[in-house]
Amino acid sequence: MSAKEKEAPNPWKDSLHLPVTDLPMRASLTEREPERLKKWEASKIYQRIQEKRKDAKRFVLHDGPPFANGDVHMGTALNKILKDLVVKSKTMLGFQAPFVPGWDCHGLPIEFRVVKESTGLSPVEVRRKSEEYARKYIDIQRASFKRLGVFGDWEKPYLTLDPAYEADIIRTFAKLVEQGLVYRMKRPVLWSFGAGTALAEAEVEYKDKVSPAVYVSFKLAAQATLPALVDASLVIWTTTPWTLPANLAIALHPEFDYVVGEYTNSEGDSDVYVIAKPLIAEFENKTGYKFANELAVLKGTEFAGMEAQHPLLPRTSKVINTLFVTADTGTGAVHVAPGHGADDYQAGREHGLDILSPVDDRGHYTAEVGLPEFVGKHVFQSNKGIIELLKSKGALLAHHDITHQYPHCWRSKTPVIFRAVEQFFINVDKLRAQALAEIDKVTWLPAWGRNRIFGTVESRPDWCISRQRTWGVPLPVFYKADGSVILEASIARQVADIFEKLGTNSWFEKSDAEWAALLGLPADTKRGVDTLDVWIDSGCSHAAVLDRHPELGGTPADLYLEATDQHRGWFQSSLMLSIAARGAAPYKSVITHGFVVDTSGNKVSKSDQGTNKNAKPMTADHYYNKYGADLVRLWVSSVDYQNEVPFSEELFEQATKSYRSIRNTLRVLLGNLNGFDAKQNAVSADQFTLLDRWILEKLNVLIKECREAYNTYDFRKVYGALNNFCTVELSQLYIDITKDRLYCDKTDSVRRRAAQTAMHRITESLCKLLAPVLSFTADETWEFLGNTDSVHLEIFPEPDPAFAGDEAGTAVEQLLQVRAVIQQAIEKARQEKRIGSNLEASVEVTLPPEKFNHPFFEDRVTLEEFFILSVLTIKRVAGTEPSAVVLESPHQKCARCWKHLPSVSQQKHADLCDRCEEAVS
RNA sequence: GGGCCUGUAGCUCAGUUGGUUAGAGCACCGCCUUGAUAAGGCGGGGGUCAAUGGUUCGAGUCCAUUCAGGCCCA
Repeated sequence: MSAKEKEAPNPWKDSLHLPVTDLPMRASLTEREPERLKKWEASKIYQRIQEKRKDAKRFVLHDGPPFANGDVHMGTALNKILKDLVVKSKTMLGFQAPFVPGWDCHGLPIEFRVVKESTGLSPVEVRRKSEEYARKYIDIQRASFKRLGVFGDWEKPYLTLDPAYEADIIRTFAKLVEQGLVYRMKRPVLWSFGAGTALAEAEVEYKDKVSPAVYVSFKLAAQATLPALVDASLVIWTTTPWTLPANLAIALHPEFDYVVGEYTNSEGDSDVYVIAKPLIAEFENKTGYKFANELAVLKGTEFAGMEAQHPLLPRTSKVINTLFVTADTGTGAVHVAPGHGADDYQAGREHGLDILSPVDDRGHYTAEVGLPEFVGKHVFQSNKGIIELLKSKGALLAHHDITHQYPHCWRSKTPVIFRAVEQFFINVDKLRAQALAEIDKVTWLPAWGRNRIFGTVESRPDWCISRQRTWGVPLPVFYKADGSVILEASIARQVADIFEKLGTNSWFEKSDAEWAALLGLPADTKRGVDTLDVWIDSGCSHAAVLDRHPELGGTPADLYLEATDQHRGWFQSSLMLSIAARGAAPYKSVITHGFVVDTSGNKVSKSDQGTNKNAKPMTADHYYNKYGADLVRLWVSSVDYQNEVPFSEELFEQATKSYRSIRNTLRVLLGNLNGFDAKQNAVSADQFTLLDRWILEKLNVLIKECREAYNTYDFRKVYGALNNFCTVELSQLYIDITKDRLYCDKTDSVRRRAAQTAMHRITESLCKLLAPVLSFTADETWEFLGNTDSVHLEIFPEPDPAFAGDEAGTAVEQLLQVRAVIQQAIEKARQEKRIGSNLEASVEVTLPPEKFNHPFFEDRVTLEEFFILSVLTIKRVAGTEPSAVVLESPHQKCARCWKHLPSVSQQKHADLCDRCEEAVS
């Protein structure tokens, strides 16, 4: 009989126990998930989980607040899902793991959008619209996070615009004031003329910018004692010609050798310039001047105290020595404008220079610039004019455009400038030593995060905390009639109490006189107009959230979990403010994750969406609406989040495949459990076959691995272990092999019940282990197992000591080796069209007894089941390699179980084998 | 330019203290099955472990340099 021949429908099919389940093969996640969400919400699942764990040990992951603007981007989704994986797995490990989500509501990103939409608004209107805007996006983002299956106290999130939160910001500020950590000073800060405010380091992004690089000569003043210097000029190199009017000094490195040399150019001019020795060649290349004659070589120190004529203005610049001069680029002589750079400012302080910063809020020159034709002009538009003026004065030696990385305002996208203005600062020096000590008490994951933040804290300058914006928490200072500042902790605390009742809008709504009266200050006192840096807002969350929500148990939190850029952002601001407020770090451990990048490894960001028409959608809603939240979650669990996280729609397809395979495995397990009642039908441990014991041993390993991996936040390992268990152990082996007993044995056969007992345990365990990742699917499966309440209330399974060993495992190892040999032989026969299905084969295996010595090699029933064969014979030949010969089975096929067996045709029903005969009788 | 990190099959990842012909899943190709069926099984192709140089009897694994990418900072 040919294997290809069509056969009549199996008359015995109804007597088989084929899998039956209502769990649909197709997940239709986009339809089913919202239903489950409703169910969770209606049953208050989050609150019930907390209630159930109220006496358990607490584990607090403190949510870092995303900005309340924009949709939920894949990066944001990654962050929130990782947090949810932590919270859910800690919960199922037995902890009480509350999650209070929050939003960062103030700040430039929001105000900028509001002001862009409608100009000419009063401060009160800007704030009203900003709040409206923030609340709109809080709702949008909250809906997305909930849709992604993230559990938390969504009805009572923390918002930095809550009056109570704002009051705690001011109270924290009061603590800083009390310790003398806050001061006011005029010094250069990063200034965005596009947004009209000072910026923090964390508010700038570096982008390519074309700048005019110029070589400018400063003629040394006549007092020079050395003859060689009589007509000599120092030469500086700068990419910001507009800062030259504010030049007050030229810095040389004390140790560098400076060559006083005669140079000639193509026009026949001959001049004497002072250039650091290693940079002469570069100077020649860039300017076209040729070095003609060395007059002298002097150390930088020998120039100190000299003066050079300013090329544009009737004054001289001091020649000073500083160590920040480098020999990388330029001339070794650095243009110093203390009002326009941090190094310059520092050098200025050390050498008694003024701070000249003749630029206004919009980036236009003020009268102070001393060049009337430039007053009122924007500094970047003045570069050209300045260069021409230099040229006309004979001070311009060369000019070429260069492209370099330059800081830009993260919101207005305009290049920022350094500009000296009166600002408030936190004295970081006073906090540094303690902050560095605290860093080493924290567990950083990955471990290199410690070095990252240590370096950042070690080198960070004083923190500029004042912003010239209205959408923020007011800086609670007052000015006396004579202009002097009132900066007092007690007053700040009074303001905090008022804010708690009236909100910060009161700062803008009430007049100076009203505020003076409220606080008992002289009637002519005026309130400040600055707001606080938003990093102060979020940095106070330990005080405003951890210390205020009883269920969070106060500061410190067990864990903060954010993207790596927060080493300079929230991790740092929180650390500094917590050190100042309570003398210790606000977290016990910190995990960082990478950014979402496209498959070519480039960062994908939300702002690229507008400019790049080919960009793939990067908002989370696109993916959960198309594939479902469980798919997004599965993707998150599958990636190595400690590095950059590659992302593409193709990768999603891949996650889809792996999801289907897991879901189908669950579906077959459920189907095979049809009619099985664990209480009545479960077998005792001694009734399991070798194969059952093997899969239960494997389940034990899986449980151990997953618990361990969840415990160390290694979700990728969880994903891998579960995926592998479903595809290899279950699908390829256990389920495939046990089909015969499950389908064909009589209902109550011990072997059949044994398989079902094992499968029941497996399915329960899988649901629990999968629950943090596939929160929807695991819960759905859990219901089909007959449970009435959610799997999310459960705890992870424990390994069963009865299956702790690997006795069955070592035995099955040998079987698998033989299986590979048999399958290759069968496959060969199949390719030669001698047989079709495995059951048509009659297999003779030759094995060396010394290598395959396990007793079950004498047990043909076990072997035939394991290899899914009708007939197997074993030949023992010492010293051979295992081999297999495949022939077409000489026996008839049982119409019910499809095995080709000698017992067929010898039964009451001629088309059945003996086992099937028994099963149907 | 500096600091930190990363680089194993088309893709996502394993590769224990350096030790046989470098593994898994997905994708791909071929076959089987139609009793997990918009599923399942079997077999197969595919990698100079980023590159170069070194240490070693032996290197994906240790060292150095280079290249590419990321984050942070100039």
